[in-house]
Amino acid sequence: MDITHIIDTLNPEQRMAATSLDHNLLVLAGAGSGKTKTIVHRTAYLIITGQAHWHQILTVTFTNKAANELKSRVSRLLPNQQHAGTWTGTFHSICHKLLRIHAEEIGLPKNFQVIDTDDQLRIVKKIHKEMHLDEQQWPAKKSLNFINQMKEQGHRSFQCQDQSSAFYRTCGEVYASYEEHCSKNHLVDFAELILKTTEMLRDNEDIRWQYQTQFKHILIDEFQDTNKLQYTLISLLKHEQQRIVAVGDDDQSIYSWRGAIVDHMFSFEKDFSPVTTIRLEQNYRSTQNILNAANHIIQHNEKRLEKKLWTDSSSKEKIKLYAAYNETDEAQFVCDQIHELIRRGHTFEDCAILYRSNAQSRVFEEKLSQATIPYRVYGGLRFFERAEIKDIIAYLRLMANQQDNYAFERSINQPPRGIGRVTLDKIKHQAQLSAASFLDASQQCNISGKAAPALQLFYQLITDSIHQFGQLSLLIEHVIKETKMIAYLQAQKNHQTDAKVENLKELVSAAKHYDQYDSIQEALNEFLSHAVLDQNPKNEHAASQVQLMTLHSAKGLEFPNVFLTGLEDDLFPHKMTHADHKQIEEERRLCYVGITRAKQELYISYAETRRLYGQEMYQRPSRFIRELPQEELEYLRGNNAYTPKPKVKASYTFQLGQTVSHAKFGEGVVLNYEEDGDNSRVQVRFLNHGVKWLLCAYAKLNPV
DNA sequence: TCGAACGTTCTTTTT
DNA sequence: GAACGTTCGA
Repeated sequence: MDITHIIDTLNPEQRMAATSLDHNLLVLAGAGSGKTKTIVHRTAYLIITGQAHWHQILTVTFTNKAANELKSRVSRLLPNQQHAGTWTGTFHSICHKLLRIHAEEIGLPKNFQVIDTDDQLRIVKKIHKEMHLDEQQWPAKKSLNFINQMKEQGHRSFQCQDQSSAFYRTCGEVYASYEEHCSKNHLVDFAELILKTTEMLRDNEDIRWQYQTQFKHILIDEFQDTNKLQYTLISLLKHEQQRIVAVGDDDQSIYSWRGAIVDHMFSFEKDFSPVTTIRLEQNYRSTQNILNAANHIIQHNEKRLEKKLWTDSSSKEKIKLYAAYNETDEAQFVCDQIHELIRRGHTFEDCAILYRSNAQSRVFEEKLSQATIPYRVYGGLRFFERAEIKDIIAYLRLMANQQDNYAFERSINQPPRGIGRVTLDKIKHQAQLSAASFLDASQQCNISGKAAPALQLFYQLITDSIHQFGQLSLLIEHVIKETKMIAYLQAQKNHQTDAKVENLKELVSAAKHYDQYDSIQEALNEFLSHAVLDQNPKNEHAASQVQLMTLHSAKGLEFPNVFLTGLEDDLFPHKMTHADHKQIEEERRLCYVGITRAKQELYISYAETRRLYGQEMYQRPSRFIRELPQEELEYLRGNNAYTPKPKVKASYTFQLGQTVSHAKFGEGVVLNYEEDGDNSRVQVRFLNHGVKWLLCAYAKLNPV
């Protein structure tokens, strides 16, 4: 058996992580240190040496993208191996799989449906209404956050009811009611997938034993991102005969806001002892300049497991820093640079535009279209989150699970078919009386007028069509046709109409991946779960496109050329994080993640003014810019043609974006300048006195 | 019953 | 700016 190709390409530390079977392993893997490669090669090593079969290796990742990447790289490494039955996926998808297998044993309806955050919020809103809570004073989001946080810590509602404060008491009540709603409607939310699985393993010795012994090897990617519940889950699967490898990087911990606990990297050594710790510090991704910048910036954080990345590769291009006049100018700059990169032989997909928040993508999209640069936006409103898609999905959900009153409510009159509030109230009332689902109740009560035939057609559509079609895509086409959804969308004549109709077509073609299932019921369940758990449709057309995404979704990816945009105070670091030192550190790690995505060239930009949420903002450059090593930077402002406004005249020696101090107003940043002889004015944003125009002749500004 | 028109609010990140 | 909720008129 030849395993040289599996271990020879690894450095000593990677090799140890890939082949060591003595203890559990904690792998501290810096950015670009070959973390994925190590996991892939360990998997291949285990298989090829006969240490484990496919189904005996559990690999947990944080995104579906990462899971798919792992799967395809393993099969590339082991081209002749059948790898059916692998357990590679996100915590959520693995738990979903386990729950589907064991649903009946733990009293979960077999056809349970997974719901997303949006569906969750609808349920909570309804509960708030029932409880007569004032949405103004007590937003549903607040309760929802509470519920999800409790679940992520493993708490059920009965564990948070006898709290002293009114706030907790009410939250506990909402939580309890929420649990009831979910179980009545056979719905399971994201956190619930993991909580239920954890409880199942905790309470069922047989099942626990089965998986403890089945999973001889457990690999956990992005370990710094595990929350308490996920950590508990892994602990429950722990068994002496098995080896667990936790791979992570504390410097890339960017999800504490959703309950991730970095300290799990410390407790792992105790809880899973004996543990061997391996550090991967050699970076294979970036040039020296980029790495210097990354190391430099992350050192501003106090709390970290010291780790220093180094590289063999030499320094190349300096990091380009562009001070844009506004967000349009910034986007224009990015487009121009992309054209330049293309001219130098790069492809579009070599380029990534990263930003802090999704709202920033719009301007880039506009400019990229104008510049006829193909692009793809990740994140934002995902495919399966779009309203028209969710509308159709609601019909399918109701077909799969007739208990789902939320799906009923969404689909019953969307598109409108003349069934309004009065009818709906009747149905709800009847449902209450006979303890039936809305769908059943709709058949029990007396409906008159034009609502009656419409309701009958709706009922038939839901109950009959599933038996008429053998293939899921045909079923969905049928639903789209019967509901006249396309005509409805076209009647609205939005600028989005065409896109929405396209999306419906894409929905059908996404469903084709499930056409081979023997039973349509099963295909439907799988499809619906997939739609929620992996919001991207399986159809990926692989055209060469510039990639647009948030910094968060860029984690784990790499690109030859990276544009790190919008480095302005309040935007990045985000204003919500200013008050809290810990959160600023997390923003800094986010910045670190962004920088380390770049292999060859890194462009950093900020805008002096920015229109965001319909408002003009004047922010100073992000503190992260000041934290960069100045010797690695090349300032593009001043000798380029992007700035529509005149530059600050040399005699006053101020540059836009420069920090200056004023005798009365203190420190500020130069935002703008107007040349007008003796009346030349300079616009400065002061730290404590807002934005002011000052006459240069009198202002006596000093550079800082 | 439905959609147009208006006012309001909230702006982060993802499974 | 957009998404949401509310109100009002057809």
